[in-house]
Amino acid sequence: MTITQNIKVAVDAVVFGYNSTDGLSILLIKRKSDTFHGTWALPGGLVHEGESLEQAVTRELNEETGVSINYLEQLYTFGKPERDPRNRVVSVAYYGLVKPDIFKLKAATDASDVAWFEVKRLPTLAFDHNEIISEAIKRLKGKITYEPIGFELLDEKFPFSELEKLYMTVLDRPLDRRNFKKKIMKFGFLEETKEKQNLSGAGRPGNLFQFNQEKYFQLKKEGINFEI
Amino acid sequence: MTITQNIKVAVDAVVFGYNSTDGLSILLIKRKSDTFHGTWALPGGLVHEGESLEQAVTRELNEETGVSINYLEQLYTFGKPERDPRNRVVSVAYYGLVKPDIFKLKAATDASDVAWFEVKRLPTLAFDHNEIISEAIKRLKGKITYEPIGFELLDEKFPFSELEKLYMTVLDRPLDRRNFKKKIMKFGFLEETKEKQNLSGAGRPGNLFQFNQEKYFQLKKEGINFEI
DNA sequence: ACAAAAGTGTTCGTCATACACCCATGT
DNA sequence: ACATGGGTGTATGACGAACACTTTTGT
Repeated sequence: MTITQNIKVAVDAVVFGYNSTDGLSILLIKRKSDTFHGTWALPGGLVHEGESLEQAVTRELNEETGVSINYLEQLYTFGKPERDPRNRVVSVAYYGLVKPDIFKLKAATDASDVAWFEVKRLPTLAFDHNEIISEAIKRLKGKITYEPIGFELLDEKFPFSELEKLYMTVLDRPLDRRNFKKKIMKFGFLEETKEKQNLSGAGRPGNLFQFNQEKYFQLKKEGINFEI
Repeated sequence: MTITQNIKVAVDAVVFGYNSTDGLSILLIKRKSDTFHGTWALPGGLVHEGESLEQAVTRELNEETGVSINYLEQLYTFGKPERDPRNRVVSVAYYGLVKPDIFKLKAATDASDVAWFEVKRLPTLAFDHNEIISEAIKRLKGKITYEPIGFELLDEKFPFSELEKLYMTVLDRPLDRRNFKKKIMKFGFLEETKEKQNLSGAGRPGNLFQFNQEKYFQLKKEGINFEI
């Protein structure tokens, strides 16, 4: 008995961007095809025959949003039979992080069909995309506490308070400034530069810090264990 | 432009069993079809049109091994274009845990096409199944340290030393008996029964313990955080 | 009596937590 | 001068790590 299976394979991407004024945001597109026409949805689409899943995600992101991703990781595969009303589609979801300069596309491209939405103010999305996003947020929260991926959402160099605010935003709880700094600096992969933040409004400008990835890999090999 | 995609969707299962003499083992089947004929492989197969991914896994496990699973969780989706030499197959891998009484099928069914292999002594498998297994082991190691899923590999009631040995086997490092017990008991979801282990050879028989799942859920809701 | 496994408490060091004042800059 | 955010140290408590002897059973 040969089973003729007719299931489509798609990928979807939950792309996170961050800045300290808008908090954590997600990249969405407005659908043009019949099903869920005009509804906001995650960027994504069917996988092509010859490409890997990762290639499919980056291609779709490029085609649909023009955004190039910085950190990408597989999230979960969603496969309920009825998740797509047209026909059976199994979707492999990924989540990704982009740096602030890419996130700034916020107002740039004509925002009629691609836009960033703050995590706190998401619209109702097509398919099961709201569910996918809530899984992605859960995963990001977890991951950020035991792998230093927070840096992937910040500029090369950033004032320490940015990192702190990022963690508080993502984890959605207050963190003591001094204890947080002590903990992070103790690991040894965050370097203090001699540059200062160029002043934005009031307050004392902070020193800029940068993440040393090589040092982190080295420390990780030696058996560091990062945890917030 | 319509894309006519012809990718198959399969599921594969890494089923773990445990006992203190053989350690951690995985359930494998010997392939009967042409490709990789006679090679050991993970149980699994194509997803049917109307069923969910989880249903597909449990169905395949039932058909191919007769084993009914106790704890099941999605692991990762493997989708490299060349991972199946025949045609493109994207496989959603799951991992599962079974209780010792099911694990005992070891010698039971005529072991010519279904068998348990100790994790330390795995053969070379079909497709990318060795890779899938090594991901599963990595995941199990991680998961067992922050969720009490170890109990899913033990009988309802077990002597404390079994739990201890299980953790040492999975984590592949020694654990101090007293510290481990203190830590586990402090959580409050492990109950000491008044029964004693029925003697197996020499040594003082230990008391039997049982995991109280309801209590665990309750504690989890209150914000416990389990960690070894 | 001996071998094998179970049971049990204390000490020490490290790390998490809580907490408040001064400094540099813009307005 | 004042408002805003940056920078920093100490004291206390909790928890993880290290560690050895006694008890119960089978042989």
